[in-house]
Amino acid sequence: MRTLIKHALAATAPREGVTVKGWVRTRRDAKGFSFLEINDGSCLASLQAIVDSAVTGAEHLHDLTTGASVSVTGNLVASPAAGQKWELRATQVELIGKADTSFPLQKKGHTLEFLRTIAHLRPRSNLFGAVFRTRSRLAHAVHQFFQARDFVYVHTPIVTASDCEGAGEMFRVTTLKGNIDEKPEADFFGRRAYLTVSGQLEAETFACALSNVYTFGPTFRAENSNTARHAAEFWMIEPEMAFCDLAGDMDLAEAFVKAMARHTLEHCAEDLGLFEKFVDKGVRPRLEFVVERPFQRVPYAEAVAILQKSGKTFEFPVEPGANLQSGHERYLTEEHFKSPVTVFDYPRTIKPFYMRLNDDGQTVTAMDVLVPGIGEVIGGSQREERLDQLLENMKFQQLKPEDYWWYVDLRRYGSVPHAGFGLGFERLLMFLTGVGNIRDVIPFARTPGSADF
RNA sequence: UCCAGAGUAGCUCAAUGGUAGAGCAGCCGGCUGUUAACCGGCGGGUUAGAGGUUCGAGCCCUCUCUCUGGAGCCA
Repeated sequence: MRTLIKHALAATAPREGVTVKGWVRTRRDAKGFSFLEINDGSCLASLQAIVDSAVTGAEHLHDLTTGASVSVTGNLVASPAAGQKWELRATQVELIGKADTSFPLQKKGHTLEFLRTIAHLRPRSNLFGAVFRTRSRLAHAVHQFFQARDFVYVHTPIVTASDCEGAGEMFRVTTLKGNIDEKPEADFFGRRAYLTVSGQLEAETFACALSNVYTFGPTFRAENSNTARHAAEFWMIEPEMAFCDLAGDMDLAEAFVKAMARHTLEHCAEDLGLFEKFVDKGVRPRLEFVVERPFQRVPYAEAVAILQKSGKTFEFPVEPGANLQSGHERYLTEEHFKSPVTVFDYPRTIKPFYMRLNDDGQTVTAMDVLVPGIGEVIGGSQREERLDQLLENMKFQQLKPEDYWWYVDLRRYGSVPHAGFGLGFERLLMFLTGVGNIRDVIPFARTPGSADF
């Protein structure tokens, strides 16, 4: 029976006949015996095994180099030396798979750039093991958060023919050869099809039936964005609530971010310690701060006024009516408020058609949650539930209602106020771990010009 | 896509226009209940690619590629 190292290290008493399997992190030879550090990814820490040169299988010690896979059976005993509580006194060692001397992961620090070039091996490093354990736990926490609130998980389609909000370039999906625009009606789906950029419109239809729903799945943007926080393929979380207004939407967004921060503090403590030590010294205080303090909420117009009065010169000047630049967003959250900030009621002209028009006729019920270090992490809105106004909005944005006939239908049959938001899972992970590049919180990053692995 | 920077040994980096080097890793040996172990020795290079200037280019110029940071777009 194999014991995960995580469980072996959590022992409360010595134990005999324990078998662990994993990968050698390092071997240190002493007179007549060797120290083997074994890691199986079940936790950050490795288990130190003491392998006497007389032990069965010790003749293979020479090949038990960094990266090799191994099975060690022995007795778990209290370690006489500092550095670890428990160690495994081996009675049997088995070399499972040798690692060539070209094994690129060394015992010493590597740059993130280099590790990206060996994305197939980087999960074996301390940092990436921690990142992907944390990613898994937070994915689970996302479901727990919504399920505990009676939200229904909806699998919205990945292939779609509707271009939601025109927000971003889409990847074309086709089985046609040659000129794919010549006869789109001859294509697999009988029309042009794309990879989804958002499940929101479909999620709205389910919210208008099951009340509270959420999606959590892959999303694709063919934008030529080359930044530390953009990927062509990423995972997005999109809750949608019927009978809900913008205030309720902001409440949910805030509760969600707080819950994820709390979950990280409580359930990813060991890995968080690594992030704190090697990635971002401020990450734990920041999470504690986020959990404890209410988010600031400020209307767009007021945010602009704050920026204008800041006395700061930004790379791009503050322009009322225009989108906030990332420099502006960072000032608000990092310097002015020093906390997450929800900016709401944006000018109609810079937001998509489905957002509900406010009574002033100038702004819409949009909201963005800005967090220190990342900028925008959530974008959401109350949706336009009034049929006439929705049609007017579409006209305003030069969209054809017939292309969205089913979406418009929701406003014909039992329309209700509803609201929701979208949140990039990787951006959330960046915020929670302090990791500064989106390519380092997703197993195999897809970015312009790069789809290795 | 725009702006800036970078590309030299497996990795991290040095090298005034004049013989390409170090640390780490690897290999060999030594020592030691070790902890990114330590000590000694050895091997390791089309200086991203192409072209140009020069007696001579890792270094200067041009183009291409890749990466990084910032911006736009956004999540």
